[in-house]
Amino acid sequence: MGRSPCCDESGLKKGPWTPEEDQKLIKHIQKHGHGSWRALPKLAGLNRCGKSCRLRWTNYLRPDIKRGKFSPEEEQTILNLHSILGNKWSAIAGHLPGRTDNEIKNFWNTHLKKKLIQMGFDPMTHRPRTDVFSSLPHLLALVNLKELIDHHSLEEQARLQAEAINKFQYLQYLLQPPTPPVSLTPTTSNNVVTDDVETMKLLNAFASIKENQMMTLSSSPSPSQLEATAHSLFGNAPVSPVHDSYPFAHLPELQNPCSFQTNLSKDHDNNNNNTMVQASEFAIFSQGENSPNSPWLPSSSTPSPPAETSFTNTFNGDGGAVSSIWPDHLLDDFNFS
DNA sequence: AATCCCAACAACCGCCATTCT
DNA sequence: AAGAATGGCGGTTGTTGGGAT
Repeated sequence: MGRSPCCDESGLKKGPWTPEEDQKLIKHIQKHGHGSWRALPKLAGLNRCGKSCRLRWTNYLRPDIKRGKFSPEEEQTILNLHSILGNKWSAIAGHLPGRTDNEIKNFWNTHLKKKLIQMGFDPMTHRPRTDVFSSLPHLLALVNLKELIDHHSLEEQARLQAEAINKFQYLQYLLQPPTPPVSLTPTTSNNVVTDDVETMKLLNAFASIKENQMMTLSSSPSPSQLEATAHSLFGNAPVSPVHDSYPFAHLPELQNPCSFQTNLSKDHDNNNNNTMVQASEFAIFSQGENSPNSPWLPSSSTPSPPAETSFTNTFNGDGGAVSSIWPDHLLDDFNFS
């Protein structure tokens, strides 16, 4: 089953359509319908391939096409549908009478995508950008530093570090929404279910890393060390739930994170008179039919830390945990396990 | 006035699924 | 059943026009 040869035929015109060509196409279709697109150009007296005619008709000449600026309502609809459907332009177009998939795709790429980025949202996940996974190689490097220094030559250290970072980049790739290459099925507990052997190996490695890290950090780092680590991992970005400024935070899909569970716990930091809040037991899950597009939906009970809050983090083998340091006076309203 | 840059969008390309023979 | 034809889809490129320098 080969590719359609229609556009490879030589001598056929390409590029922008002239008004004369448009008129020929319109008149022919009004009179005879389009029938077979392959046969149409000859019948209509056009030196174009059938595919080019079809695209011109469906994207531009069709009488029911609505042109002009997208209304705020249409913009909202596109944002909402994209957060659920992803780049399914034809499916999105099905909900916007008179708009074509091509038009919506162009509008997304030239307007909406930039708008979301400027507002600090990932245009693919529709979540605030935290870059947690992009920080993992750095985290791994920190975790393994002590062991490497203790047991290996400089050359060996470099080789092992590179190998470890490659593994994490692969893990990052595997877990990247919205089109993960492996099936991570939704869970209701803190287990990760996957058929992919390589993924399981990496997740097990993840678990052991967490243990190592806890040992590394058990000597109670100073606030300045903590802050430096947090800054290196997260910059100034808050790890927050659905943000108030998100343009479609009202979506029911984002209000009902069915596969996400969070336990809150806290530890007092006597050195800094702050409290470390840990949100743990969140599960890795895919965007199955009943799941929204974004895999890191928080529980509605997860408090959103103030923007100026600094972060450290821990990960466990069940998917992870995020800790943040809060001033005590902001914690009165929350329940902890 | 000429040139450059960039945003917008029309059109093309390649792949895939479905239908036809 | 198998291969070819066709239509549909999403990603990408090319063209154009307007603003900045």
